[in-house]
Amino acid sequence: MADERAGTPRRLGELERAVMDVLWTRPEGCTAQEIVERLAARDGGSELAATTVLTVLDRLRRKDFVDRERAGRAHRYRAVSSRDDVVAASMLAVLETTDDRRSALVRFAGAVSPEEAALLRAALAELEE
Amino acid sequence: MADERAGTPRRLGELERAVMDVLWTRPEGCTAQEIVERLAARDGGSELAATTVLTVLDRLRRKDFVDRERAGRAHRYRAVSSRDDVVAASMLAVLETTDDRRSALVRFAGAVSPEEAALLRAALAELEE
DNA sequence: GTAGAACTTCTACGGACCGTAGAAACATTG
DNA sequence: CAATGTTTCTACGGTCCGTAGAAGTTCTAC
Repeated sequence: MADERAGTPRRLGELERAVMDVLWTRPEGCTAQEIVERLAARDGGSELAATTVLTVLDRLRRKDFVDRERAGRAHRYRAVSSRDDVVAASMLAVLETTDDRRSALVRFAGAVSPEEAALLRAALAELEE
Repeated sequence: MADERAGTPRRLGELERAVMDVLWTRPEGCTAQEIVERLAARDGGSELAATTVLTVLDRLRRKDFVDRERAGRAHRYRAVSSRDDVVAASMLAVLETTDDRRSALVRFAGAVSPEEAALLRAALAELEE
């Protein structure tokens, strides 16, 4: 399949993901306005309406990808988890859609690039200590 | 528009996945009618309309998860890829959503169970030969 | 402390995807 | 050819997402 909608980690749409990408590069968090600007920079100048970004931020909050705190009259929005955590959790969720994890992992190991295989080996080796 | 899955492996809904689960347990393939029966067995007797299953099969064909061939007046439907391949491809697709694969893989390695870690090590070791 | 600006919440629309299935078309088999 | 099993067409309602206006809230500057 491609991911599991039932139950587990919510999926991100395209704009939601773009917003997360901004937040993931600023651990201090940032305001909605800053996100608008960064997104505009990213895709060539045209700005989204601020309310659009706020709607998305609100949805991301409901999905527990984002939280926030007051900062002046605005809020400072922060990613709850790092991108790595989200990616790893998502990979794990996919893995758990099969009951034969062994086969799936074998395929996965065979499917990653040699560089990635090396990275995985290193990561697994470190765990072993 | 809401669909970054453009490009990436198509997703499966809940019924779509249930149908694939049936097909994945029968490599010979099976007819729509057999799927109806198996699904009914699975969730306690109530049968879906045959057309429902056929609609789903058609969508799965469009998504290249399924193909078929004539068999009498019906068709025999088969999964194009094994579940393992689909799961592995999906995990890979998730991995590719980040540009820092190293970190993501480190997290992933740390997130899988010890047994799974061992399986992964073994699989990677075999590749090395 | 009040007006105006900045920010947020509410509400909403349209499109995509999915579960669901009737109606109509089609293929087999007798 | 006719009856029956199978498939395609069409469609509806629900959910999710991108998008954003309108209305409400909260600061800041006077």
